[in-house]
Amino acid sequence: MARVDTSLVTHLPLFAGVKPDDLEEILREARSARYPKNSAIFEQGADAQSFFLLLHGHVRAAKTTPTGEQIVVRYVAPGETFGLATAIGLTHYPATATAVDDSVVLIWPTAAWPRLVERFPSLAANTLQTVGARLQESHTRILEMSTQQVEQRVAHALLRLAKQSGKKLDQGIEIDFPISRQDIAQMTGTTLHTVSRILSGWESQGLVESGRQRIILREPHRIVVLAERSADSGAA
Amino acid sequence: MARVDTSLVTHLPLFAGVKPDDLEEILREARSARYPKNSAIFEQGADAQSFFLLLHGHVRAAKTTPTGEQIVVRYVAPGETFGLATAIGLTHYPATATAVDDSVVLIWPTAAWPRLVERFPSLAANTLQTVGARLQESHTRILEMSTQQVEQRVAHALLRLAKQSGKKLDQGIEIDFPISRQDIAQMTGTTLHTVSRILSGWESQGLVESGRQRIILREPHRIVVLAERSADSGAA
DNA sequence: GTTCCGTTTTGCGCTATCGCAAATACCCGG
DNA sequence: CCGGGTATTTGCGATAGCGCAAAACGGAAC
Repeated sequence: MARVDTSLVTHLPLFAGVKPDDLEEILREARSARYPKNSAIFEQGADAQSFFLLLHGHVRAAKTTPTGEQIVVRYVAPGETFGLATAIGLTHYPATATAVDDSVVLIWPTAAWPRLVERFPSLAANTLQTVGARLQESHTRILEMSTQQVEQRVAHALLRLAKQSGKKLDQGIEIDFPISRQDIAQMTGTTLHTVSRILSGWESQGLVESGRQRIILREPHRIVVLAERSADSGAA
Repeated sequence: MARVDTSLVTHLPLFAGVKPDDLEEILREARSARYPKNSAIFEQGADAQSFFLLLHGHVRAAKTTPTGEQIVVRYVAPGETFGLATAIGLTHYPATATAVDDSVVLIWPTAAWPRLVERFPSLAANTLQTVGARLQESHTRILEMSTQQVEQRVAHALLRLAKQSGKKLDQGIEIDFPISRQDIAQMTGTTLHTVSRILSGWESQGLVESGRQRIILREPHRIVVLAERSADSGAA
């Protein structure tokens, strides 16, 4: 069992209002594990035996239809929880979680949740806030899918990724984990082909620089403009 | 201040695990109010001064874009909470709530929430579950919008409404509150025109019977089939 | 009973985006 | 350094569904 330094996690919103001693007690119930790039953490439909806190790396949560199509529910960044099925009353995972980069997570057994929540009620309150935030994001996404064209949705998606997991470079902001056209398509409700066409267009205008599973926003500000424009032409 | 009979609300999931005496204490902090059909309960962006529990009637929660387009976030049925902005850490309402029928609600001041949660931790846990359930629904909706055609999405939407607020009739299931083509369009990410065409088609096949703000599912089972079919023709 | 207003229906052209297919480019492992 | 496999790009035809417009309809108020 790996030891976890409390100083790494005290400042997370999840543990707001939890006293250091209590935090140590909470962490004692967790173990940590490493998942190499592209490995599965859990599968949609599987028994929810654990819940997770991501320490390093990046995790993709995706939902699959009976016919095999996928959407990306979200990307998990370090410091965020995932696999909270049990907290929201599910016995099985509603999505599949995959490490998109070498990742390190803390793992609590599902059985620990009720006990922890009872002893530390602020855990429930804090989790309620983060789940609420995710709900807002979902609604925003639905709004976008209902009212905007694909190009704007892609712009929004990239800006959100940049905000969440962007690495500042001299030349712009790089999205700090491997992400394919297909992934972006699955975040925005379109096809990889359309995403590819859009990015090609942007690249030729100098808005982005991109390659295999790699995207740098060169002119974030102009992308914001694209994301907000309601609908009109744009070619030079 | 209206008195509220605890027996009306004890069985709600929100109050699971709350003792009768405690429940009375919780209800003492609430007042009740009546909203006539088509009246506003709160507006998107307004200061979140209260949170609500619907006792009778039906409430529509809708989100508006800067450019004025709307989507329906959800319909609230009796027994459900809404306007929980404060619980999820928001200071302003993220959507607009409107009574679509004469409605009666319980209203707590926002300031009561932290106090109640502290005294009755199961409130937070219970709310976490319902918010979690809504998050799942949102994800399902995103999945549908990403992978299904409009006709299937409309079918799903009607089936969900029927399940949540359907009134069983001899001739089928009637959606138990006034709902327009436009509303359905805003639930499914399409236009009222397309919804109208789809319902007309279904009506001529005897699947539904509908009129002004009124829909009866005559053959729910066949609509389920429609909702699930991945993609092919259907005309006789 | 009549009038007025919001809802629904329907026609028709347009286009954003998909779907399929094929060619290229890039990265990793050996 | 080379080969194989995956990711990306791009062309082109097909089409679901939008957008606009106008007509028909249904209810409610007076």
